Amino acid sequence: MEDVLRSLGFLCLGSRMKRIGEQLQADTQRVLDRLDMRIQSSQYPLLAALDRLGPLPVGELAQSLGIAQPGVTRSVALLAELGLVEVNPSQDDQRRRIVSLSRNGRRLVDQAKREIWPSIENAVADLCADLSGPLLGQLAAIEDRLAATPLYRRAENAKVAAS
Amino acid sequence: MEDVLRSLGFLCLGSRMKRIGEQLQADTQRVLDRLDMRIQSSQYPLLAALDRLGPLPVGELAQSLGIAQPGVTRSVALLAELGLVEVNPSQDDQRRRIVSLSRNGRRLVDQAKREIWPSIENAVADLCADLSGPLLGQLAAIEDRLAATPLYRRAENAKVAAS
DNA sequence: TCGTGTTATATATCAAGTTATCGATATGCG
DNA sequence: CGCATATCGATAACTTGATATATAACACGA
Repeated sequence: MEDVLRSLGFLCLGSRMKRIGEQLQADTQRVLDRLDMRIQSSQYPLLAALDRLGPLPVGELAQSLGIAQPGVTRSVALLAELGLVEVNPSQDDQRRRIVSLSRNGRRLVDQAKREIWPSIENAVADLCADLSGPLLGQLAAIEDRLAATPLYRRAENAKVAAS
Repeated sequence: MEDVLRSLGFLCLGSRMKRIGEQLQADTQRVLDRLDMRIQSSQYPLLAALDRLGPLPVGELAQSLGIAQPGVTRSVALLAELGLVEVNPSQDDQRRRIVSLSRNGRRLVDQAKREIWPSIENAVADLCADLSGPLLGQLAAIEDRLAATPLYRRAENAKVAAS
């Protein structure tokens, strides 16, 4: 069965990148499921942003993640519900709400940085190893490699190799 | 403001590709809006699949587009509502529902192939021109180029250049 | 100081993907 | 033939992005 998106090349590059991104996120989710936290892979960038940049108001968080503000508002509400972030009004501007990692959030991020993120990074780096040349060719190679060996298996191998 | 997804590199490649794909789709939408059809850019791959492969049952359509079957069911319902596709039960298997371009759908696809798709393809090709080297670098270049000159402007230029 | 305009966030709604599940039709074996 | 199983597509519920708009707080000029 012909892969139409692939055949159409540049014309549907947006749909194609979205499709690859979704698959990567889904595969990553399977690796992250080893942590007992019931948290979606898409929430980790927000936690990582707070880890890297420290407490931030909602708007700047959105900007640093490259997504629209309502998405951040919703994610923050979810993570606050789970007790992973805290939200405090800014002292000098009552409109701003400063988001920061809670004690549990800090613990989760530290654990992830130690135990999980390196495997994921290695797995994705392995997936993209030795890629070169035109973009469309690299994307096709990624799709083919993912189909041959899913990401979570690459993560396992990386773990074994590291141990 | 630091772009966290970019800083995280391979770790958040999925989120990042999804983000780029969404931006490309949104930009493409602006080009497509010149056609009077009120149809989202994400519907065009389905129409293009029917154009390339001819009438197909729902399941094979999903497979050729690389998305899950319920997504196709919904898109087909939408496009049928708009009168762009027709759905007929298969004669030899009552479970299969064969999707095909309607007269209007055929006309829209022909028009798009003539008037719009070439500009989009050129614009995206222009966006990705001369890219080489590692994937992450190419993605960063795409993001930078998109920020500098949005896709719809590249499509205009391509049109002018072609005329 | 009061009103006007701006900014920060929240809320509502939409889009398009996902998984899980159900009902209906085929298929195939005893 | 009849029943168990498999397959196809529809539906429901959820996720995560978007845009548009409402609300609340700030800032500034008359």
